[in-house]
Amino acid sequence: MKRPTKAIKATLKSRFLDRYSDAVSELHYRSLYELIVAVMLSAQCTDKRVNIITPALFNAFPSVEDLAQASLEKVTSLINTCSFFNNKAKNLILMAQSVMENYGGQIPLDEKSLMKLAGVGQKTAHVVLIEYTKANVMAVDTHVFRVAHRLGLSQAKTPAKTEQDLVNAFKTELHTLHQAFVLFGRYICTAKNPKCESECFVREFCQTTQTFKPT
DNA sequence: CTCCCGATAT
DNA sequence: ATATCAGGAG
Repeated sequence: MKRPTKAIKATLKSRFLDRYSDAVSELHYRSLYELIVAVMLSAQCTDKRVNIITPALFNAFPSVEDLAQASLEKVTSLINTCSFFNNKAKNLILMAQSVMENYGGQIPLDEKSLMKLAGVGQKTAHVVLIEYTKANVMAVDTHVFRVAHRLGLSQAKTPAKTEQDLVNAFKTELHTLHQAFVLFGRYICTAKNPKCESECFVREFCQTTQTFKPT
C-alpha cells in the first residue's frame, strides 16, 4: 500500500474541498443542546434515523434542565428505535445532570470537559466542536476511517491514530474535510458497493480499487 | 476485547 | 432469513 505523497495529499484536499465546499451535517438541531443529544444518538446509528427520533425528544425535553430531570422510562421510550437505546437513554440523562451540576447548565465547548460527560467519547466530542465552533479538529467515524484507509491516508488500526494521520496530512480546514469525508463515505465510497466507476472523483488515488472494481 | 441493539440492505 | 451498518464504556 503506497502512502500518498505530499503533492497527492494536496490534490486530495482540494478535490474534497471543491466538491464539498458547502457541506454541512445532516443531523437536525437548533442549539448546542440539541446538537450534543443528536450526536450522542448517532453513535452506531444513521443520521437519518436520529432525525426521525429527535423532534419528539426535543419536544418532550426542550432544554438540558428538562433532560436532567427526565425519567429513564420516558427517554427510553422516545429513543427505542435507535441502536443501544438503553445505554443512550441512561447516558443522555447523566450527561444533562452533569452539565447542570458541573457546568452551570452550560454545555462545555472544550474537548476535555465534553469527554467527561457520560456517553461522550472522542468522536462525539470532536463532532460537536466541529459542528458548533468549526474547530480545526478531525473526527473519525466509520466513514472517515474507511475513506482514509482506502485512500492510503492511514494504515492505523484505531480511529484515534487515523485521526492523527489525517491531521498531519491536511493540517487546516479539518472541519470542512471532516464533513466532506463523511458525505463522501456515506454516499459514494460506501462500505458495500462503493460507486467507484460512476461517482468517485478521486478514483486514481484509491489504494483498494482492485477489490471493488466490477469484474 | 466484549457488551450494548434496532434498522435496513440483500 | 441473515449480514451489515454505526461509538462508547467497562
